[in-house]
Amino acid sequence: MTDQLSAVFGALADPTRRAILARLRAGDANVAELAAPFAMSQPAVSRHLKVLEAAGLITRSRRATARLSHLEANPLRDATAWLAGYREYWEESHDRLDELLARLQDTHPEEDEEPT
Amino acid sequence: MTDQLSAVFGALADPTRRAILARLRAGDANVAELAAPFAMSQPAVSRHLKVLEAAGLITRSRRATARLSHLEANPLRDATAWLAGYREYWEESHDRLDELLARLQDTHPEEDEEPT
DNA sequence: CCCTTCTAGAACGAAATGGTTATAGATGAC
DNA sequence: GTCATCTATAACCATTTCGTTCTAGAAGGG
Repeated sequence: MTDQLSAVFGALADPTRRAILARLRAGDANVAELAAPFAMSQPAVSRHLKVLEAAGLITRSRRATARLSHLEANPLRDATAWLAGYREYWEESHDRLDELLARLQDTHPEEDEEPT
Repeated sequence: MTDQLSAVFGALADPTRRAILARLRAGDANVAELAAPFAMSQPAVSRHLKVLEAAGLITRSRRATARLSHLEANPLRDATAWLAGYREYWEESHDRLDELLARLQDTHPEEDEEPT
């Protein structure tokens, strides 16, 4: 987890953290609000936020005693850019092949096989 | 790492595994070929391949004693689809808003304020 | 000030991760 | 069958990760 991309993908590898990001699309929120949906202690959520912050996926500010988390989606753009390098490997081939196979199945239903 | 998306993002969180995927764009390869670029033992690479396979990012076949790894990019499409849910948070807003603010500052430098 | 509110840190434990070396297993050649 | 080749597994270790509970710290309100 040395580079930025690894940190971003690593942050996204956790369902709780993805849910937190999803929540933040609705607007900034404090730790208590972010922790509410989860059967998890507050310190656990605080550490998830620390991971997201380290990956550059959120920034934080204070409002009174609360600390607001704010979504920073730019690293997600970087991740998307990386994934774009693989577009051709699922765009051209499978979907068209699947369509082709679907049409073949319509006419010859027996030709489908499940190779273990 | 219970669900599929977590497995995919988790697999992508490692630079070695991303490099392996990059290599596989050039064509199928056996373990020895995949291990060559890295200062790492063969079993270590075998386990990285196991992680990639578990995430659905590669499939494997035999050719004589060798096992060929084949890139399966479909999970990357799923990951891209997830990331697409955040597009508006970096595409529409920042760049255009920043440009707008820059132009406003040029003509009315005082109207900019930082709330809190 | 003191007290309440909200969040972070410390200390701990279980499990996962990423590497090692040594060895076993599968496959094809002879 | 025997041997060579290629890869996986086993056993081990260090580190990281993810959760816990308890406590400390920061910021305002009365």
